[in-house]
Amino acid sequence: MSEPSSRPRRRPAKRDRYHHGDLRTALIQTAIDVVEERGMPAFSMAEASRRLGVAVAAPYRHFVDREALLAAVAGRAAELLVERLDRDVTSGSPAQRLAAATRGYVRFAADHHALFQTLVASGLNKTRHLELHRAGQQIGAVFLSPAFELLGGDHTAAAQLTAAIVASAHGHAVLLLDDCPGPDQQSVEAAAQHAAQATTALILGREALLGPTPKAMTASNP
Amino acid sequence: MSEPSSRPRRRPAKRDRYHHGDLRTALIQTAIDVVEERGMPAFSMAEASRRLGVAVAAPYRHFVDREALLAAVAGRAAELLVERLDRDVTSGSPAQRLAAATRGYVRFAADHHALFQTLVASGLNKTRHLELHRAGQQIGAVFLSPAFELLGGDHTAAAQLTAAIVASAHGHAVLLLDDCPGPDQQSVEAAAQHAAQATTALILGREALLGPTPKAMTASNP
DNA sequence: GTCTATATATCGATAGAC
DNA sequence: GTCTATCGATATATAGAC
Repeated sequence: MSEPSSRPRRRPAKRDRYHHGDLRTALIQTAIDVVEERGMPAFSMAEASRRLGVAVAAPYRHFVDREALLAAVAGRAAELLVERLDRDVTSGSPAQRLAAATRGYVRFAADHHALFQTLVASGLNKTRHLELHRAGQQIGAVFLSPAFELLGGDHTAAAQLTAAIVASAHGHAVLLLDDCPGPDQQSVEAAAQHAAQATTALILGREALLGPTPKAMTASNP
Repeated sequence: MSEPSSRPRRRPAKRDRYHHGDLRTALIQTAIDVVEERGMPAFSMAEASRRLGVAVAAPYRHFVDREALLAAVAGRAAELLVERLDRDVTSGSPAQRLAAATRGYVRFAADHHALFQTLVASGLNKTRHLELHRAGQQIGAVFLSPAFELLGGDHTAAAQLTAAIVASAHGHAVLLLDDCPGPDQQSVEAAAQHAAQATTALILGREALLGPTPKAMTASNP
């Protein structure tokens, strides 16, 4: 606070800045890094800029505000999760595929726990950024397809079973992360296995899921 | 910045400040209010002080830092949740009590969603504040007792079933809150009902939970 | 046990030059 | 498309008076 006026440049050895057009992509990746390291609430535009060596104003050319960048991160997380699930759910009986998807879900949450947190617990989703709503549906679809096959084409029952399985898988994942932010490979595998077993149990006991016991429809489903 | 020296007091009509000894309690309640209104990440010591009309330094007499106060909030949340579950799980068959506990769990999450969030997703738990670890066990105990009874005293099986049910209930609760931060009564009841049905399904299909299929122990359990 | 005052830090976001 | 510079808010936490 009183430098006369000489000394035109501040930063040392930074003559080549960031003038290529990939700042947008780089911002998303850097945001992922920051979120993975310090958690989503601690992410800031300022820190992202700092890490990339750009001015704090630069990101605002690509994202209208902090939330927009986080939404992009969540979108990327959804892509990765769906990829992962699709990879894990290639073959086997419908029940086996549902169990495999459950395992994949829990493993993804553990392997990318901050990304996962951004995807599901951003607190600022679904409404403002509909892209995330669609992402949620895509994830559900991975479970829905085998459930549909398992239940011989009953849309309603498949939707109910899917909802229960996804909720269970999600619960296992969240509790795993909540208990230990950095779970070791062994506890991850144990949790994934438990979640898969719960999925199988839900399939076995699926008749309890049918119908919220409304007035009509007393006894007609097999 | 340049008031001469007269005018000894600033704040109008605040002659009686907060000199009773309940600031600690008041802080916890105010923190709950703030968290309920704006979410846990947005909570700050400064705002709590402001709402209580005390200086920003005052809270630090009672809580070493922000995290300590939030931990107290989480502890209170756990108390409330256990009370709620105990109230909901008084009578009925073991299976009915497990379903009732599940419903209570989801309803509590919806009715006190920010408190619930503080309890389970504070991100800074379990390790630094062991009180919260105990709280988690108390919550599990509400489910464990009927499960134990249901399974005729099999500790291991009861623990496995409890874990699956709690995870499922938790997943239903979290997904409900994530989809709609302010869910209406109807969707809360629907979610609670679905969660209870999932619990029943897990009970029905509980044989799938037994044993992570280790080498030994091939076929001996009923 | 609470206050005043302050040090220190960081953030989001914008204006305007280049 | 990026930079410089900055405004305005808000935060945590401490020191020392009362």
